[in-house]
Amino acid sequence: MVKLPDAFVNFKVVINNHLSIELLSMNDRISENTLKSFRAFVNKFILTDDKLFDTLISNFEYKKVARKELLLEASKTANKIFFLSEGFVRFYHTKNDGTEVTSDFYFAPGFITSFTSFIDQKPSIVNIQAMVKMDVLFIKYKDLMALYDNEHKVERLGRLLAEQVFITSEKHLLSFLNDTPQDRYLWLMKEYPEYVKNIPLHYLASYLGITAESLSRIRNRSVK
Amino acid sequence: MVKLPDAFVNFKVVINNHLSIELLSMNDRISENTLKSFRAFVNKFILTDDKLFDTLISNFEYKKVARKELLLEASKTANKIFFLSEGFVRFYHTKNDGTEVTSDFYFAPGFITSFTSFIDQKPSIVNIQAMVKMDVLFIKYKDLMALYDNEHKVERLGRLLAEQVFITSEKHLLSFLNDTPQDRYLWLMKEYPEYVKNIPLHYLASYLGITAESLSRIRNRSVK
DNA sequence: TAAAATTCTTGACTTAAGTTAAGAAATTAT
DNA sequence: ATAATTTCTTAACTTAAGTCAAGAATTTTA
Repeated sequence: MVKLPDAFVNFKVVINNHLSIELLSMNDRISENTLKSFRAFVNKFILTDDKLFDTLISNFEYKKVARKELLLEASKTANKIFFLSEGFVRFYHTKNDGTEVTSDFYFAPGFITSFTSFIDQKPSIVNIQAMVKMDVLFIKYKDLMALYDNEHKVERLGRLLAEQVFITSEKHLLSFLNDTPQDRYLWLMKEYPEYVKNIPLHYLASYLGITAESLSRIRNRSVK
Repeated sequence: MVKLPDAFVNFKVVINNHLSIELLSMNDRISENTLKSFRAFVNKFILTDDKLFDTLISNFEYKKVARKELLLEASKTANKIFFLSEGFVRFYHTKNDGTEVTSDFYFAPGFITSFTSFIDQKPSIVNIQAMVKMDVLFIKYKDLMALYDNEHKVERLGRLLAEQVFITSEKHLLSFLNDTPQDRYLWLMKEYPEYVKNIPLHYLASYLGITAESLSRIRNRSVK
């Protein structure tokens, strides 16, 4: 196994010199798959020619993340947006009474951060935790703002991503207004069976807004 | 009282010919206050010179809306974004079991539509109902898309608004994960006392995710 | 202003989820 | 491989909210 640095700081330069993605992946610093996944994801929202894609990717850095590692810690301001090409993350925070609440899961591929913290550049309520070992790309706040200023298409990407993040949030919200905890669990099972299997029940429970004991009972009720 | 047409279709032309806001308001077609409120609101997000503001406003139309009138009907695709300079609206939909759920309230000033319908141009789940008589401005989907293409700053406005709408939605969502219905009611009372007074209890109840009977009891518990 | 419609409250009872506690099962770390 | 930790289940009991129903209060409308 090749030992890798936490972040490959020369990444920007390499891309700007138009060395190929293939060369980068040969260096084993960032996988070809990660870059392909990134480009494919971005291209779902905006059309990028090679020049724009180079400009975009050259603002990203690369990082290896261990299972359970925090991508963002509560009380710190989110100054990065991460791109997940694989794996998934958990959002959680601590309530006044000390109990921990899992508020969200985000699955690859996608851009993730605490948008509420990132957008207004104020301390985050939530922690973001890697649920599995993963490689991520990330861009810093000030670099993204500069891209927004200089590249209309990247601003569009930002708009489209914000819109989609909103739609996801609204769906989650509506599940609380429309469905019982039991309904929400059954829906989750049907929609994301692979994940439900791999997520500890007490995380799922608090995501559904109930206790682990209640979810355990719901699960047993459903079996019969 | 002056009789007004439902929508003043010549509005675009007047603005494009650089006739003044004052003239418009003298015609009693759209109030000076509405336009001022619109410009002030937009300027919280982007800096508009007169040229850009004219371009922007010339794409909007004006409409008088009666209390209880629907700005958007469920099953139809939202093809407009409205600007509310006054008043507030209610979002509601009907569940499979026939019960009506109030999912949201939006208060002026602000841009409102069913973003989930508008963004992906698919049929809306929700109805949007005016809670009071009001004047609104609105822009059509295709006109906004054209503005996004031609005016980077308007695209930025779109991004910033989508971001803020997301933040609002996330707050609402977190209130379900963090707080009891009673907590949520007390918070609402503290934050928006004026509105709580004017919104029928059964609307508030379903917004909080509980029945009207439960909210009535919560309210009486709180008094003691 | 009187009738109609809507909004709000209260009571009796049911139900689903919370709480506390204990221990079993499974996974992770040494 | 074993100990430590985490995850999951079950039981007994409590509590908050749901349901159904009836009627009072308020607002709207004709």
